[in-house]
Amino acid sequence: MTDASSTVTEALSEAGSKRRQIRPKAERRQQLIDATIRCIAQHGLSAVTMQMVTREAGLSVGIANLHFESKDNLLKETLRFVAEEYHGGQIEIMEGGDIPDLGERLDALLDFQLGRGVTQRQKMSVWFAYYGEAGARPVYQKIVSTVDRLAAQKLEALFTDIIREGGYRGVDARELATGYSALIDGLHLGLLVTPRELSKRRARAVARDFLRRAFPQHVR
Amino acid sequence: MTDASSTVTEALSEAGSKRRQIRPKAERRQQLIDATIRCIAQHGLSAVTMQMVTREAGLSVGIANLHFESKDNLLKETLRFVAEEYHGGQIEIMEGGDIPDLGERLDALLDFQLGRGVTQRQKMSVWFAYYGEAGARPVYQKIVSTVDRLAAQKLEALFTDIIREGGYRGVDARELATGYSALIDGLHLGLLVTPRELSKRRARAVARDFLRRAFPQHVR
DNA sequence: ACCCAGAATGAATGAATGTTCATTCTTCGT
DNA sequence: ACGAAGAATGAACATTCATTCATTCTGGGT
Repeated sequence: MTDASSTVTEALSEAGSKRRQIRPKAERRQQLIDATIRCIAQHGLSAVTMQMVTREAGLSVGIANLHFESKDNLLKETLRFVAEEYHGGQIEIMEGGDIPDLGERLDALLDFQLGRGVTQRQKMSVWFAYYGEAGARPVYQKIVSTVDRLAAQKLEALFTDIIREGGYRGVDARELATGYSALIDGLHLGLLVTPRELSKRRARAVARDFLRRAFPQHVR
Repeated sequence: MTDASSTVTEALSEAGSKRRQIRPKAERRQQLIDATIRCIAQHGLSAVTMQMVTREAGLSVGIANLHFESKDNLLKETLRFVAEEYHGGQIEIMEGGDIPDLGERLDALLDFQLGRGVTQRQKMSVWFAYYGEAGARPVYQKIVSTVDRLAAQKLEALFTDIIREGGYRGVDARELATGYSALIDGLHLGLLVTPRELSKRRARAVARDFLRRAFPQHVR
């Protein structure tokens, strides 16, 4: 996240400074994407307007069509950003040169997927907002599938290593990876839609339970 | 579903018959809800318009505001219908006076949750379209939570019975029920967003695997 | 000190959409 | 056969929103 720079800009705009600032294209793009994420999380994808996004970003309406060609494109790029951030983070952990121990690597993955603070909730909202439209919009499907497939492969590889190391019998890495991914998605949904029923703590316990049942020697 | 009656009406309208028909309120409501479901599945929630829905239903635009007060209300009632249909079906199976054998009851539940034909895909689309907006719309959250809670209780009760019957040790019915529900939700997501990667057959295998690992004596 | 490429602005535009309601039509009870 | 209750229609209206573009402004290069 471009926290440093965006904070500066927002501080200026929130302070009521009418001073017009010229910034590089890449920075403005990120600023608009960040604003879009906040808007989707707060108002829902179907309620997001260009005026809303640009105001949230502290910029004028025209600028959105300057850096992205259209609203459609802005939404598409926002999805791409969220998808790559989430899956990229997972993949980094799973490849995990930093963490040699496989059990610990599983822990780190779980932490990444179900940890974090308020920020994560925003991302979740965005995530599922697009999922909701994906059935009708092949573009979204393609963006998600692309990163998804890579993450699935890495997870399967990690599970394969763990199965070999633990000498687990009668366990199929691919099937287990599909199940674990689905479980995490489902838990995210629960956290988003019924936060009263499902706490983050319980979600973690459930996911850990799944892993423990599959890899008893690796997960305690 | 009101298949019989709606087929009649659609046949008339599709045949180009301009003949105006007067039908009871309940029937028109259902007709509009069904049309809304098809529209959401095909175009996505954010693209649905009143004109689209009423045309799909073979009716005029004014009628939607006659039977539902507003678009918002129509969408709300559509969600309620889908939620109650889905969860109602599950609950009926889980209470299951028809099926005394607990293992078979699990099978029937799985069949219901991951079976069916094209129709199911439409319902899934609707389901997740609303999930996507739920983060920003408490009304949707409440509708879903209400039915969800009941289904969760029934599932927990079923699992408790199975655990008792099988004498399974170290298994918490509540946690397992949460996990299973999340797994099913996640698999639905996968079927919707990445149908190429996840076939219905594989989804069933994954879910069955989860149950087998928890209740080895009951699931083969 | 000056200039200009191009970044930024926001009022204006036109298209799309939810909602209304005067009017038409159907049905059913009498 | 007739009339009234109310179901159904769809043109019209008001609003909202994405997009455009003439204009203003900024900052780096000379």
